[in-house]
Amino acid sequence: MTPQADPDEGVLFDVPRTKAVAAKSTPKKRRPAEELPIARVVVDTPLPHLDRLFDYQVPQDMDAAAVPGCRVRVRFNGQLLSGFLLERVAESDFGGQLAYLHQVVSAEPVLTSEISRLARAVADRYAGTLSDVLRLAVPPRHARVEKEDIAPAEDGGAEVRCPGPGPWEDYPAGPSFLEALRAGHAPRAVWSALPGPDWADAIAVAVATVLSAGRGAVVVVPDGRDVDAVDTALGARLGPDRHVALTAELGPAERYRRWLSVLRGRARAVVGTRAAMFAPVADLGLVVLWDDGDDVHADPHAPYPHARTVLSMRAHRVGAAALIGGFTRTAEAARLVASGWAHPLAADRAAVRSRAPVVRPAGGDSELARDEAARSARLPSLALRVAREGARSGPVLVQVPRRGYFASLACAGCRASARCGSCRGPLAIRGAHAMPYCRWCGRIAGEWRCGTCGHARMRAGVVGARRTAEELGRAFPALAVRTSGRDGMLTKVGDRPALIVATPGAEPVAEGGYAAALLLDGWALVGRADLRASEEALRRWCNAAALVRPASDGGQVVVLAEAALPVVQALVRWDPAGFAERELAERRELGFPPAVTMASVTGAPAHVRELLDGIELPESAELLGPVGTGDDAEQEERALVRVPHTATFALTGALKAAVAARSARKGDRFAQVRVDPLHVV
DNA sequence: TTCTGGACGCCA
DNA sequence: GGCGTCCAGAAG
Repeated sequence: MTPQADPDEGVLFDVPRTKAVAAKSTPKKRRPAEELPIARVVVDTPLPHLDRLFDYQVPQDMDAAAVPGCRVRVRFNGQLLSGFLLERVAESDFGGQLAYLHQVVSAEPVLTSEISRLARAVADRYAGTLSDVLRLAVPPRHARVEKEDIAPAEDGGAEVRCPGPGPWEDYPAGPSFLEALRAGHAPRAVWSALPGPDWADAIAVAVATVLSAGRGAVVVVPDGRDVDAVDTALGARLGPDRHVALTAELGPAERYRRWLSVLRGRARAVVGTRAAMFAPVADLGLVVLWDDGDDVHADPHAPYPHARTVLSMRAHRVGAAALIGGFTRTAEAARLVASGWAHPLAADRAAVRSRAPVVRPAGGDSELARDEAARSARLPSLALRVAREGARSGPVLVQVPRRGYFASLACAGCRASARCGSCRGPLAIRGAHAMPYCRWCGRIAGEWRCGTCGHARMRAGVVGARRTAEELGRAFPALAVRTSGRDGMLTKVGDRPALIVATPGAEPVAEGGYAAALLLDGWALVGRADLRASEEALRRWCNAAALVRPASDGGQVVVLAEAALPVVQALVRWDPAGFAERELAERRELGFPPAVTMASVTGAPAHVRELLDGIELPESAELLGPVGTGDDAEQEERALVRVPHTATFALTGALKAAVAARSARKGDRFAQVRVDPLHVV
């Protein structure tokens, strides 16, 4: 204890620091609580080497409020920091002088022991810190809301009745999955949802079944529109007051209000976006993850936990059931099936055929090039025909891969991508009459000539929704054209003929289903330099195609991509599970995730090397790189480490130790570690 | 982030 | 020997 100690800490000192302080402070003698006087606190600091519990004394006057899980403020190295009190104990094994808690912020036990242990496990799994995970798991406090009483349920909290199988009747294993839920078991399934709008109700039925067995449920979906869909379905199956929807857009007060209603046991079911994976549902019986291939399920903040991983860890730890579903299947989900962790839950072929639209590939580049008439709209004749037919009976969806008014440019002669004359960066065009410019150095490309073939003309490559809408407006002058993208999203459209141009994930639902869908620029989606390019293309295509009427009602889909590609075949046959197995097999051969656990170390070359030197890698680890990431401006390098799954925690432990050793010294920017990086190429 | 203590270097 | 600077390590 220094002679400058704070009066909070009960130390008497004879020389006041300043007159002002002397006048204000009447240092009161504090006494520790009689029972369990030691509080073990996780302090909110981003420093990895401080990722452990610190002991404080509980002063007598905070004894009642200082309950496990409550928020506290503590003096830590001279600063006042927030933290959570994890437990009260009789003695500390710390040798030095303990400080007192500075304040118990409130007695609300916001960090339950289940969530605190889960957060610890997640931090370890991702080589991150507990306090980083807790920042995601526990929402910021809203004092006024916390003081409100929770209204009792309208129906007095009556039991939830066990529903019938509903949409699960279409799946041979569906009823037995529900029966296992009803019996309080913990079945785990990877679910291939039938195309169409029933998926949300299927989730609601599973949740209602678990609630009827007296346990709770957590449902995580990619975005607010999906939250609304499931929320509506849950309302229909559970009645009022049994569930809440948690999304980031609610605003802090309402968000905290709903979250508290979960913590306090008023709501037993939660649907939300990724942060809802930590919702403090008591006696959890089921976790559900919808469309697990969507990138938004990976949290963008350190340590970047992924909802699939967190929810499966959570289900495993508490003996809850798990339902991981979507219109497609990720390689990761395929691995959960292959390893025996989960069972596949799919409809038979006949049911798939009766629900899916007819899907036909149109050409790819060769047909596109020949199809002189359609070139202006970048549409081969099959696509034009299908769109015209479809537009006679209802809305037609047009999916374009990138957002905004934007096009990449390629040589009109040889299709090589158009490059900047001074820095070789990719050229793009933005705005209707703008000049092509370089996406790296920003120079306007005036006199351009192809570096490969000498051709002088460029053609537009992948373009965004608005430009496509303009082109289509010309091709279909009689039709209303609407767009839906991140900026200005449509939730649903009616059944009148119209062209709906949307980017992936922003496709509105059509009343009665779309008559047809065109999936544009497929060649560009599939050609991306990314390990998951094909899987991601199929996911986007299937998510759009699932909004189209069944074949029996005339639903048609045209995908502009090379018919021979396996990913296109998987769409045509509607066989995402088969495709996922194939992907997984391929990744096994390549030694890429999810067949192995991978971690990346990214940063300035010297930093990357320094960190790598400090890691005591497990024997089975393999180091790849470091190599430049292609971001020449940043001079950035990346190394990858891969290990078999059995060595995952050995790897993350070693990474954490190395990062902690560094952080003890350097406050400076340092190499960034990421476990399960989303894109490894 | 902030603080402290120990190591080391420079000068008298 | 004494003083000042720098850096590693700790943080209850």
